[in-house]
Amino acid sequence: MIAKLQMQLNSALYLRDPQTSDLGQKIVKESIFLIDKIGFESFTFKKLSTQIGSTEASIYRYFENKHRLLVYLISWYWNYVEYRITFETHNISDPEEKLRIAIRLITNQLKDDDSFPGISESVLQQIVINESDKTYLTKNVDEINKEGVFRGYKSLCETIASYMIEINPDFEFPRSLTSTCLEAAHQQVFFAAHLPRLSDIKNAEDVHEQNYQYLSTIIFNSLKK
Amino acid sequence: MIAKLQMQLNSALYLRDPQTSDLGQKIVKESIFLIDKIGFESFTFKKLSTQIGSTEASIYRYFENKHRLLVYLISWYWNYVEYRITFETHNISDPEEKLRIAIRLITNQLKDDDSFPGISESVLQQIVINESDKTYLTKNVDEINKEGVFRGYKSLCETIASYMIEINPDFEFPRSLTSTCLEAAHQQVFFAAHLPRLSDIKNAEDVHEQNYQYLSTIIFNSLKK
DNA sequence: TCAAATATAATAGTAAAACTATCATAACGA
DNA sequence: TCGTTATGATAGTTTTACTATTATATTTGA
Repeated sequence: MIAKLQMQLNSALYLRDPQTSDLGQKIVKESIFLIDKIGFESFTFKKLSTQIGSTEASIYRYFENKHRLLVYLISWYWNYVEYRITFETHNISDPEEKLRIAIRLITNQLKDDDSFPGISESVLQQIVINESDKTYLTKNVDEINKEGVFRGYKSLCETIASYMIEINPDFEFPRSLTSTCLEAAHQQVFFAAHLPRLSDIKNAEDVHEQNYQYLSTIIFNSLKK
Repeated sequence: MIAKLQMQLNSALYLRDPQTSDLGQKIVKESIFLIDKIGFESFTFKKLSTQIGSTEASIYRYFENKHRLLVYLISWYWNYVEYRITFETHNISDPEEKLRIAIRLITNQLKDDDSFPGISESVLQQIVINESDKTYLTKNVDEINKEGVFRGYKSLCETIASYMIEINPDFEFPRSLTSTCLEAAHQQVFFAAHLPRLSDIKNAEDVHEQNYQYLSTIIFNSLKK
């Protein structure tokens, strides 16, 4: 890697930008591991502070509460996915090919690399699978939505939906189909692992490849004229 | 209504069957209103007990904790939907028609009737929209799944998937498509209301009709041979 | 019908969660 | 070096999520 990358995130996502300090980066890095390990419900700032040798009060200076921290992490993830889609579809004009690349990227198993030091992409992806819906399934969704914390997810949805519209301008549900598939992309992995009767994806085989096949099938069939 | 109906639910869903006592029925009835009003996160047995003029300890005799109560309510809902599908598809042999009826029923706005006294179906449906995913998005999902608490949802999924298989035996993803659509059925209503850029469904118009059109489109297109 | 079983209520108590506040000190930047 | 800012240390509050005990009311069944 020649350039170190940094994600540009909406400032409504934090009280203090965690990317600008040592403690902030530690909070983000270790929260990913801790949430993955014990689950979001059991996760507390107290436990996190012990983990990183700091204090609760210090963490509260970065994030209003643990829910906001989760929203930050999930938002980081969707930003990352969109960044990769933009990168991989660069110079490609065929909308079908762009859509295939996007489906590949939203179903792909992430591997850790060092382009974003301090973030374990693979563990973060696990958090997306297990916890991401909790970012918006909350009583104050309208309030935090006004602040723009879901902008990254919406933008990704818009991008993918635009490929669908290019393929078939008459298709009536590009955004719905995109959000349904973005959700299904992690839902099906969850079901395969925990509630296998809700899915045809077999945990024993290559989950991500099957997921790609599944989503491609329903997307391209739905888009047929 | 000639007969009073009672839902037959898995006994793993409760410590003591709430349908067998006055207090139990009050717990179920009032919890629906309270969860809808303040959201599951803010909901506590303390608040519920105040509401119904009882005590925390008494409620704990019916449900291990508030999560189990939520699982009970959501399970009741899916059982109800499957009961209605079974009823409405009775004597119909055409799988396409059965599937259409099922899609209609999972996207339909429920109205309160008195066939199940003490349950407000319409408010319960709101809870499904806002909270149902929290039943399984929990660290102990495998543990509670072993007890069979998700049997109702799986059974519904199986039923609808079987219609798909009848229509096209070669379709590879009947269960996945069903679970994706069952989830999308409430997800899209949520998005229309709170995150409209993630959906093509317009909150100003008939949300349920649009949802039916959307799901029909992707399901029947996916099933085409 | 009376005794026994069972359900509910009343009360109390605990550990942890989810914060908020204050003050001292360390580091950093102009 | 002086002032600002970040962090740490400490303490305190309210609420949540329980558990335990005892008293009283109600049901049931012998």
